[in-house]
Amino acid sequence: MNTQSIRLTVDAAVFGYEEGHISALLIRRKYEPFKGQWALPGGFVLNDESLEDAVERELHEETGIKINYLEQLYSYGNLNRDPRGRVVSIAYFGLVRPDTFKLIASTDAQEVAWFGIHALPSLAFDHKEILTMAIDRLKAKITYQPIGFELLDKKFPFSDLEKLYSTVLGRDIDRRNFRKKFLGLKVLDELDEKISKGSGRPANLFQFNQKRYFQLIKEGIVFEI
Amino acid sequence: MNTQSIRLTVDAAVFGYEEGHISALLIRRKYEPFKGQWALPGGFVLNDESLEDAVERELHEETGIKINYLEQLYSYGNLNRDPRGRVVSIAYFGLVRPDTFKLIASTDAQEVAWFGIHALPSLAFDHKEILTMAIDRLKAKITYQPIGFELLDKKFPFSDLEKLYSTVLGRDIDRRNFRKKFLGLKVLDELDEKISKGSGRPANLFQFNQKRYFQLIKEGIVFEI
DNA sequence: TTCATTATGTGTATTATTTACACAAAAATA
DNA sequence: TATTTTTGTGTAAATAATACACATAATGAA
Repeated sequence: MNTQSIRLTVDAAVFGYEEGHISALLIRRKYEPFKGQWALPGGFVLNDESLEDAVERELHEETGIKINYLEQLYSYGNLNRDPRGRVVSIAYFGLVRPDTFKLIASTDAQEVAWFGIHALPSLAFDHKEILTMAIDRLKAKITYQPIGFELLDKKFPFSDLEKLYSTVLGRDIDRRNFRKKFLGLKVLDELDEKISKGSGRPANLFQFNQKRYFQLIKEGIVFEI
Repeated sequence: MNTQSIRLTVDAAVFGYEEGHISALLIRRKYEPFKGQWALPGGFVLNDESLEDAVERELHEETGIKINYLEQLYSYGNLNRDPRGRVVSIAYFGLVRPDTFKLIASTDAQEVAWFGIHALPSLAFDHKEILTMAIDRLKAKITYQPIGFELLDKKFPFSDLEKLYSTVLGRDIDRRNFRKKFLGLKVLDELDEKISKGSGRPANLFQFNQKRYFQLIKEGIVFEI
């Protein structure tokens, strides 16, 4: 019965946000197959590590990043998705603040870089499909879970939050209504700090209050933008 | 590099609906480990079959069922989830009309049965966790995708639909508002047929119009109950 | 046959939510 | 000090969600 010879990998679709652009973290493969092509960070799962550990390890090895938001995305098992044979991949979805890490290509990666999601290179394996699914997940999830804060500084002006949402959702947002709605969720603390970038009126800084968010969830209140 | 010895299984959390009750399809294991215990149908993926094929094959082998709604649920990779060693399982979520199949236990199953989701036996492996996640998926998904029709007869009185929703969601539903809302979605065809079960006014039969549903989705109209 | 019972089918008024929309305030810059 | 830029704020109108009751068409019992 035990002639199974399927190998298992993990791949990570990691997104970052900066100045009105969502980027995906990609590596250029050092080895065959698809040597020299861009791909998602990832690799074979070791026998004695959990799937999450595997993703985090591969991400750190290949890109230098340590991620703090990671969730499972989907598993890909098409028969011919990998020229080396039968390889099933469990893909993860991650978020990170790009400015908090210096990218360092190593092990299987000969290069690492952020690519705007509207300017992606062609990708190895079925990674295009994975990335597309991850982008859909980001768009959908940001409306019903407070994952956007993983992409912003800890303290941020309200306009950053608004710009993030309009970037991810790909449409304009009514500034007044958005603010009203978000503040109505009661998960933001307004700080006694102001920030002034260039011209214009200085903005108040806000901070996501996770404790309060969990409390509201427990009370059955739903987060929805 | 290739000392990987992880094996891959698929498991299926399949639900059926009858007379105000949601049931899950379980098998009693014929072999070790967990011999004699109830578990989700499933088993090892063969080298030359896709993940979906594997689930459908295992389901048919062990229970006699051929499923028509199946989607991936989640992948489970905890180090100690299987006493045989490192086994990662990709779980699927399925829906079926219980009355359209006769259950036939075979291969790894010594018995097959439907269990009401509020009267589940203890389960092998981490199948309790998988089933819990699947129930959550069912509850969530029925509100934003028309999967409920997979559980009803092709032609059904409106009261069946209403009862299904109140069963799955676990709360009362206002009959008039529910009907108004659902008919407003324009995905039901009202037939020129009536059905009379026992006493009471005979009900008109309805039918889900999938073509129309896809058309509305394409137009960007959202299904939401 | 008629009276009681059971389930279906329907509309409106009230409340809550969403949307559309414009100008003053605080700073930088010319 | 006048202009430009960005932040901060309220209200009215439209839409959606909720609460709620009685007539209709059948069965079954008296």
